[in-house]
Amino acid sequence: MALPFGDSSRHENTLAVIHTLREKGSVARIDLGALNGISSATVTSISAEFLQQGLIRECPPETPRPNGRGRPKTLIELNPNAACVVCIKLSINEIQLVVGDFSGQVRHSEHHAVPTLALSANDLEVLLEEKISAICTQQLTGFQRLAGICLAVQGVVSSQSGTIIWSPALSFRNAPISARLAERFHCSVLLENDANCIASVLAAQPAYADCPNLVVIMLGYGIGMSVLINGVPYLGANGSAAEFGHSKYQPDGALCACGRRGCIEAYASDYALYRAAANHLELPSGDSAHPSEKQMQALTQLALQGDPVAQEIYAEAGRALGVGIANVLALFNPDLVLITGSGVRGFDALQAAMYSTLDEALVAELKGTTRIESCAWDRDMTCMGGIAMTLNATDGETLLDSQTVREA
Amino acid sequence: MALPFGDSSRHENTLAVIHTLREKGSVARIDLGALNGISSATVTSISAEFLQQGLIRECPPETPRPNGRGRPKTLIELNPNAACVVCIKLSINEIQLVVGDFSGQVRHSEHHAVPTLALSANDLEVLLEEKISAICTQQLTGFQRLAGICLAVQGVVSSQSGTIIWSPALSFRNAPISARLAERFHCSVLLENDANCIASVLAAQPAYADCPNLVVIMLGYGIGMSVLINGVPYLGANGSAAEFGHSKYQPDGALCACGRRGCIEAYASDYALYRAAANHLELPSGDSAHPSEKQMQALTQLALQGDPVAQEIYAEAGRALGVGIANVLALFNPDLVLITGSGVRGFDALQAAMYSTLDEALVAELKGTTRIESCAWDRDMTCMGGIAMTLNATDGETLLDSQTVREA
DNA sequence: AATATTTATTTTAGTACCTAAAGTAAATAA
DNA sequence: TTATTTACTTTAGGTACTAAAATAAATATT
Repeated sequence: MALPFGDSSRHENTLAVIHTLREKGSVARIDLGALNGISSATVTSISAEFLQQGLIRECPPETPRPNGRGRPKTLIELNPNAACVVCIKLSINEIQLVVGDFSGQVRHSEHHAVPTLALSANDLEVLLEEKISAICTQQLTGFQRLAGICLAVQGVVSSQSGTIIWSPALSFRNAPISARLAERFHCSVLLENDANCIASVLAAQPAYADCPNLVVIMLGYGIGMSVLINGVPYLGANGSAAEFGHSKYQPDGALCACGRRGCIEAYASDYALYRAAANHLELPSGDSAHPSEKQMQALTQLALQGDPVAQEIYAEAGRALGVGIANVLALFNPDLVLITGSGVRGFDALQAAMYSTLDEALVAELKGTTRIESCAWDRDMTCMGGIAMTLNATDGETLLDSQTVREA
Repeated sequence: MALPFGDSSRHENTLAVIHTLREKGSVARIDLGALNGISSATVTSISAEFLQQGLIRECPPETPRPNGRGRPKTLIELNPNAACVVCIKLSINEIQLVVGDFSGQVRHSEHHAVPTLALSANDLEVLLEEKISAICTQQLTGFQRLAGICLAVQGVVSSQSGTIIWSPALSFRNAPISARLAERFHCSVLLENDANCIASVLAAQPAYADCPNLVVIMLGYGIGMSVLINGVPYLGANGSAAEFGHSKYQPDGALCACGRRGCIEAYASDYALYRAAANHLELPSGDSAHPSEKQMQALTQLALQGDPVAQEIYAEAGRALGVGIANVLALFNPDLVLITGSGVRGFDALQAAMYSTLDEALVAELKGTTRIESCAWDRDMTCMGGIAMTLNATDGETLLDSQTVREA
């Protein structure tokens, strides 16, 4: 008469304790109880199990002792080596591989130049298997298990089916990639949109803790967006929600990389800005369809130094963004819009036009209710987010796994 | 050593059983178990409690018996008189009051012509209290309790704070209405946007059961929208999400009732259609700022009969809607977009332009992934939705109440 | 008509897991 | 050395679940 998995309240409490430990670092049992609304007796029981499974460890007592009387707290923390995840970021002509430990810390990071647009679907699979294999033998010794692999891809992906539907980095479509990797490496494989990864990292920052509904706009070669509703990325019916870059600014306007006209991306992305400037200004040479960071910085400099043509190009980008953000506010009414991505380098040059357009386009009721901020860009953010998401998604498995391992 | 409310799993199961009964009508215990993933032993225990509290009743055995051997099922159903809710729909110059029973059926409905725009906030409160009081004494005898009151308002409301922020039916703003009514009638008061009510009804229909992400667009004097994410209305940071009607079609375009230019509403709402037609066509006379149903029907007829001016007016409305829906698809990527409201009378006249604009504006990936349908309009739908939402919201209280009543 | 079979519901017995309270541990303050 | 304070663990009691057994109520078979 044993019930196979109880009524899940233990399972929930167990996961809650792990999440709290990952978020806070090291916490005493009594505080874990208070933070999660359970009694410290229950925390004792849960943490005893974890200790036996090697998922957590007790911290050595602090010296000097914290002031105050009474028995000092025994802090417990996740055992970073209990599990690890590998996150692969796939972008145009580059892949990045990052290893994160069970506590969420980055342990290893490497970049590889890869002609992604020249790869076939099979090439990509072989390449990823190869790179992940190398990481496994070189970097993953000392970890109890590989909890999961995360693929963070720019473009449209279906997390559910594990299929890359379309990516600007790839010349093929509809590649079911997760299943093959999962089989090869015997672990969960998460396929995520890169903007969702970044949004998850940002949402976890204390400064934005009170913003459950958060929109992150990523400026760069393309324009991406992620919407977090109650802290979780919103994926539409097909996992391709939030195609902000291809919402309309001007019907029949500038040509977009997607083949249609008037998309916001056709005004505010790197390639759009550079295209608009190329005929009028002298800029560093290079591939004008894929402007380099150096080329973009030069263009931004011109605008900030007062060049009227460059200024107008950024102003138009700002207006396009303003209209797009006004639509987002009207539809989502989030607590906070964060603008980030490599394109924030030009934020100062476009923000005046963006804010005034926004102000014009907004209903009075919506004015001032949403914080709109830019946010410094860090190329490692994507993988940090991927690691956090993958750990969260796989904690259940890690738990189950440790239980069966101990039983055997 | 009693724990005050258990670990909520009983509470959850209890609510699940009530919801299933409300949805399905009458169900046997064994099926209630299967539908909710609990054992029939648990259903026995829960239903015994309900019977004692008078919340459900056993149906008389069916005659003739359903074929098949074995002990016949004893169906149980909600006791419709266990509770009731009153839903008030507030629209321009009219209020509707509807009484629904515990099973969700409408028991009574009445309409009153009221000069809503002439009311002060206090007038409105007095009026509502009066009307509800009358309903209570005339219609609510025989019910064990009044579970709640629902106010379904066109416009922007804050459900959380119970405040009407803005409504086209009212000439005042920011009226905290829920608290006063709750105090007066000693029950929960839900304040809801009318589009959310309608979306809830539609989402509950079996035809749309497989569409957890659903967008409902309401055409009428104004244009409203409701977004259901995983079946629940999405409210942004301030509860004023989904201002679809005021997202932009043409920057610097036609003047909108909100005072700005180029909103979709300024092209596709009743007043916009009528305004565009008034100078060119002969139409029934009346208040041209608030065209009547008769006036609108005449205009629609002209377009459908091939009048070129009327056709072009509807085509432009279709294009505006098409652009707006394209944006909604790009941002939300829902499973289904339903177009309803009194304005669907003109759907046939605008749909060709709408679909072709949509097709032009959409990324290839999004084409054909979302069903877009129109849906016949019924003026009672709003209140039916309000009743359903209010019952769902108050089941917990009803439960608690019945427990304490029995204990006493 | 009696018995077997089938299906639904209820009862019983056993388990998981929670909490409050009591007990123990480990520190500081008096 | 003793009292006090705070943290953690153990104990005892309780809720609520499930599987299995028992019971109930029908039809099918002999």
